[in-house]
Amino acid sequence: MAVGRRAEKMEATRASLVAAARKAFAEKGYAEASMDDLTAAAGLTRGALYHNFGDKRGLLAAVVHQIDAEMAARAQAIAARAGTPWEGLLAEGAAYIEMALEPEVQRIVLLDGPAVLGDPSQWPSQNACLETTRRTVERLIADGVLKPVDSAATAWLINGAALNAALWTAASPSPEQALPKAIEAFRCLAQGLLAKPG
Amino acid sequence: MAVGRRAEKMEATRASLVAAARKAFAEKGYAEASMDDLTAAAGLTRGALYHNFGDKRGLLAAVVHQIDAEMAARAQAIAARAGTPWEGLLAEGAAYIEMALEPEVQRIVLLDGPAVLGDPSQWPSQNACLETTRRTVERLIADGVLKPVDSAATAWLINGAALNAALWTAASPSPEQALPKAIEAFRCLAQGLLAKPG
DNA sequence: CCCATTGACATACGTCACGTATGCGAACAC
DNA sequence: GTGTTCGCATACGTGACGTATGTCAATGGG
Repeated sequence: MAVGRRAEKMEATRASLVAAARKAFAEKGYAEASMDDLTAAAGLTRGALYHNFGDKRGLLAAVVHQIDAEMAARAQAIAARAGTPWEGLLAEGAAYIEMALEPEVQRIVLLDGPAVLGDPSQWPSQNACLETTRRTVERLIADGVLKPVDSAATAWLINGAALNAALWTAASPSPEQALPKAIEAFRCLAQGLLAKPG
Repeated sequence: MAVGRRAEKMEATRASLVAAARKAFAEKGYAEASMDDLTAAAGLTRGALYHNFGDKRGLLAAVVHQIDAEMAARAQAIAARAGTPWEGLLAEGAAYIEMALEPEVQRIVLLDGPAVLGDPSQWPSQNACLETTRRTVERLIADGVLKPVDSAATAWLINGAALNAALWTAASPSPEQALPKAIEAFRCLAQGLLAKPG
């Protein structure tokens, strides 16, 4: 196949930089993370960074894209394991709440991401998480399980509620106690979408 | 009363700086707003700023506090005008969605605020919006209108859903068309909290 | 097998913004 | 009326980003 040693090495460089950035952004936050330190930790310099990602925002976008993809994959796997699509939606929401408890996700995707890259729905990476949820919602509407609401708006609301629930949980004095409350409140809310309450 | 010319002038200085910051942060975003430009627009220099607010974050905190108070007041007024407390809660949510459409609120309170100041629930200003919603929820639970969920978690979820609905609306190609969809989806979700669905 | 070219990356520099240290001048105390 | 406080301006140091320029290895034709 011999894709060429050049492209191959460049991929390794990109992956290495994204990994270092992910760590630095998670620990120090976007604004406080120094490009010099970050690239040095990856055994490179800023030259590589600007060559591969254009600027600091481009690097953040790459990191967010990676995390977003991982989250969507995890959520999908969890939803698929549920008995019914409706249970799948609830499980998906709960999964998002738990994932958003990880400092990495919280700091990078929920706090710095929107502030630096703007609204997630217009991220180039076209938010995989949102798409996953939207498709689930659409299917549930088609099946008559949910009221005929707008699937995009609803997916956004559900994700927003879940992620905010996680922020609240993480900020509470005892997250372990808060988590079940957050998940319960989330499940209550979600029931409002059911065509036939109960 | 003669509070003293010193304190009086200092208040004017603070108000002037907050006003200029509010404008600058809204237009350029927190990171891109220059303290030099901002203070010059207020007819002052960075000296006044650091004397009054400590650092850039302190200034943002003051701005957020001001906007938060305004939003809470508006929401309360709107909720009070509703027929029942339950309708009040829905109206409050819709009001938040509409308020969050204003670029100023969106940029400062929803994007930069959390990223720079951290989770809103632990803001020194003890988020007036959240408190307003939480009290409404608590009353509705006491009245048996809502299921006995955790009021803090629920208030947070409701606000989060509403504010995210606004972000989605604002980012959509035609916000005028999206707004009613977002509000409808929000009302659906909220019905999940009712003790007796209908 | 050799050489020209491409392109990935390093290095050095300019610019700029934040935060601090120092100084001045007006309001208060006595 | 004098000394002191303190709000605010001014000048400076530091560090970070982004760019312009250089270098060296990998490719590909002759």
